[in-house]
Amino acid sequence: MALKTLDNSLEVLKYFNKRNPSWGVRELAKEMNISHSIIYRILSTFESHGFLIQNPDTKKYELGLRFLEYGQIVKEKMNLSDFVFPIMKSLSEEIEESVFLTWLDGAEGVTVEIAESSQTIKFTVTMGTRTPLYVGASCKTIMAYLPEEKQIEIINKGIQKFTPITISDPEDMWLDLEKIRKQGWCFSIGEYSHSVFGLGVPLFNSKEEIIASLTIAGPEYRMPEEKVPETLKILQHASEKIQRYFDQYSYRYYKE
Amino acid sequence: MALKTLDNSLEVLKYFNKRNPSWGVRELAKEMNISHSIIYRILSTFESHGFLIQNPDTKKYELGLRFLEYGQIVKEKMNLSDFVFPIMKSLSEEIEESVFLTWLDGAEGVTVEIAESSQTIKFTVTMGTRTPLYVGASCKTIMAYLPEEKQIEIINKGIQKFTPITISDPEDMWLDLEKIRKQGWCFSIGEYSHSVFGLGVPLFNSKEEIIASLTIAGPEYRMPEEKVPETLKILQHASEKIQRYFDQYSYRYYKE
DNA sequence: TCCTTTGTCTCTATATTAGAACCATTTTGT
DNA sequence: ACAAAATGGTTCTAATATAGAGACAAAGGA
Repeated sequence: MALKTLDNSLEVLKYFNKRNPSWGVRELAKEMNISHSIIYRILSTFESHGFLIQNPDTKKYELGLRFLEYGQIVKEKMNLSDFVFPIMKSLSEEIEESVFLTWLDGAEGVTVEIAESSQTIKFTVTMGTRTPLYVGASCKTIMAYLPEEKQIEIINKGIQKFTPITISDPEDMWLDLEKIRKQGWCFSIGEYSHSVFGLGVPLFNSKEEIIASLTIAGPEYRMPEEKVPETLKILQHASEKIQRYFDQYSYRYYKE
Repeated sequence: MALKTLDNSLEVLKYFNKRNPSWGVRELAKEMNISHSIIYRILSTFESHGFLIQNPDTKKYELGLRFLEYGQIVKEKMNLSDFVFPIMKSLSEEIEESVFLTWLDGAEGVTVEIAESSQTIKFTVTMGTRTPLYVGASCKTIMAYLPEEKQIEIINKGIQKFTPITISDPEDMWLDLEKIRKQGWCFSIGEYSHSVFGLGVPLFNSKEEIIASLTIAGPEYRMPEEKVPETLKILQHASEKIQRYFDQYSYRYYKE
């Protein structure tokens, strides 16, 4: 970490999320336990570049339109809409559940593409959502294929329970990851979100490194154990198509 | 501008755009005429937060997935998809041209919502695109309603010609803005993009301040002068619906 | 092969930032 | 209606982080 000022500033930015979309200067300073002068300088500098915007009535700061621009650039750069999304869409229509593409980014999985089920009851996540790699089928599928030192790093960093079912014991985690690697897929229920199942398979780059996972998810009652094998087959079929696309274009995305 | 380090860093970030999506350390240092040590520190700090990502093969830096997250938050916060987009969509179907919602952000207009025409030949812009307020129907419609001191500021900052038709003479600009304000709409051809017409109307917040514009755009040949009045009527009708929505929910977005 | 260019790292003089205290408004509680 | 508390913004100087040159090994090209 070379630049402390920038480092602090980006840390401040992380406090702006879906749950807390706007912050007052002193409010955020208190939350972060930092002098309000510092926060003020950071927020106003971000504002002068359009990354934050100050509500003239409440004087609070919110995320600015600049992020729309950069978000779009990243989206276009990944170029998933043309080929990958249609595959996901038809998969979601066939199995009648939502389909997600989760990308590896540091120690988290990021939802980069979504094909929603047309069912009235469905599992929904929004684009760009970040989840620790140790929780849920979509992320554990990725984690299982990481180099061991990375896995250790993640486990040592501590596991936060999302639901009572989230695997938090390191020993259990190791067994689970090994199982996933052996069978080549991951099925889990209620780990990330209560009574939601997830079924995921891995995707690799041209160097055989894990870079993403393709996952279907929905309410638990629609996916009893015995239905998993046939669903898995369909999922794997779609996944192979995507994998071939990645290989063909020696997909320029990479891990970490 | 309080924090110089952060200020510089954000300036560096602006070099990552659609045309130049990836930069090497020394390459960018040369481009910005800055020591490569400085650039390295900035890029690597951004990387450690997921705002940039380094390609392990080329060692170059690119925009990271973190922007997907923030971009999505901003998008959801604006909440245009539910009510405003359908209006834009049906407008685009009725007139068979693309429809854009442009938001005021500092001295620029940002494209925040798009309803594309189904025609094979159509004008296309991507989400988050930024344009100076002095060029094109969508932006000039906004600029015309800004307080005079803001207008002066923009004009004094200098006008860059996008096409030979871009109005660059301050005198002409003043006359044009006054005309727009008087008639309540703006029609222009080829100012921003060659042989593309734009027809825009303004949108205000609850304090009667300009915050956005609704614009239709397409190839010049499909919009001869005599067709403007009838198209304008349809455009204004849709615009009124959106304006009522803004009023009703005392739309929490604001200018600058 | 050698020369160039790359990202990364180390060093210290120098410029920038942290943090307390202060101010003028606004908001809150009574 | 009033006082007390909280707000965003500003100023100051000691303390600290950064700029920028230079060096390095690794990689690439000629």
